[in-house]
Amino acid sequence: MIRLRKDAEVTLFPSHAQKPADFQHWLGSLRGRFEDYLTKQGLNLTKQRETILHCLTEADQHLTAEQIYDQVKKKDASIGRATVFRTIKLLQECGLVDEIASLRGSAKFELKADRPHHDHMICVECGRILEFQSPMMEKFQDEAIRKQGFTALWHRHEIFGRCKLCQKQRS
Amino acid sequence: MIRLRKDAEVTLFPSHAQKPADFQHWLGSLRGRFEDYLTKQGLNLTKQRETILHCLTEADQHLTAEQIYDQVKKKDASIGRATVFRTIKLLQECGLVDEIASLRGSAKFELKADRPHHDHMICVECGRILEFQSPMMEKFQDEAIRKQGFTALWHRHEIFGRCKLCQKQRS
DNA sequence: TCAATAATGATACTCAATCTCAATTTCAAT
DNA sequence: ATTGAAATTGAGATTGAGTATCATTATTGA
Ligand SMILES: [Mn+2]
Ligand SMILES: [Mn+2]
Ligand SMILES: [Zn+2]
Ligand SMILES: [Zn+2]
Repeated sequence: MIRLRKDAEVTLFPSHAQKPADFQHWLGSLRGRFEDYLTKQGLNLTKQRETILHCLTEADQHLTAEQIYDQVKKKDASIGRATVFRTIKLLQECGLVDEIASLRGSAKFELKADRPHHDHMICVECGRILEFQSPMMEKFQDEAIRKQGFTALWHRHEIFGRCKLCQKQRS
Repeated sequence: MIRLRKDAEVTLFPSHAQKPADFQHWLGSLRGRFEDYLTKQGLNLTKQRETILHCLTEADQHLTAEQIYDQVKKKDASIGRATVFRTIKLLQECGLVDEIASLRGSAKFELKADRPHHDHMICVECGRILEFQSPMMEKFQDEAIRKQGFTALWHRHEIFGRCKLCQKQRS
């Protein structure tokens, strides 16, 4: 028998925007983690890769690769699209970036870094992405995985619908 | 306080294959539901649309649009690809078909019809899709939705990893 | 230094899905 | 049955995100 308090279960994340107080130190530690991963793979932390990571740390929302590319170009116009895609993939591999499926079209990305795991509600009207977290949901998910004898690598739980604001505008 | 039995929580679906005993009657009822929806939209149930629905009822697994198209061509080689895509979309709109994201490449579809809602584990090795259901997971999901003031239209919960069989082959 | 390897950017390409459009079919009202 | 409007179709063009290619440049470590 599992007992649980209903109200302690679900956490909403206020926003994606709040940055660590010591931004420079944070950025440095992320750069270090990226470099460690790259070194382990026999790769180098180039200035292009640094720039792309830097842009992601400055983002205050989930961005498409194209949006990331736009930001990157502001810092260094010579960086190519292919490098942005390649670097996003590397950042995903080393666990610094997560992918969120958008409704259609291009995928969106967010800096995972040290943020706790969470899932997403996606407004089909305005594209706004809301974040939530429910440890109990994860618990039952683990139970399903265990029962199935599956080995989970990652998961996506995305709820599509209309956000509070878009509902108001409708009524 | 919510109380629940741990073992009663997660249901695995044995397979996608079991068909209703009275297949013809079932097919007829689905055709009726499709026709009702189409009529309501001022559209017609054409022989092409019927053929595509028929192929979906015969499928015993999740299929890509291209795979559905291949099946359709066996029944009527004159049917075009565009019509298959268009019809799948109509079937989704009227709730008879669900889309499952595959790892990469094309989406997969399954006949929803009267099957209970369930989510999916997707093997990144062999592409096998396993189905599971957890009412409690849905309950906490609803709680998150309520707290956020969101109106959910649909959701996708997909777990990527390695299935039991592919793990064996590895070891 | 210098050969081996990694990385880059431009661009060509892939592939699923959608769009266009002329031709055909269906519908409903006569 | 006739007929004009609307729906439907299939072929092929187009889109668009993401990837592959490749010649050039940068980095590495012996
Ligand atoms: Mn997020
Ligand atoms: Mn399924
Ligand atoms: Zn919204
Ligand atoms: Zn497998």
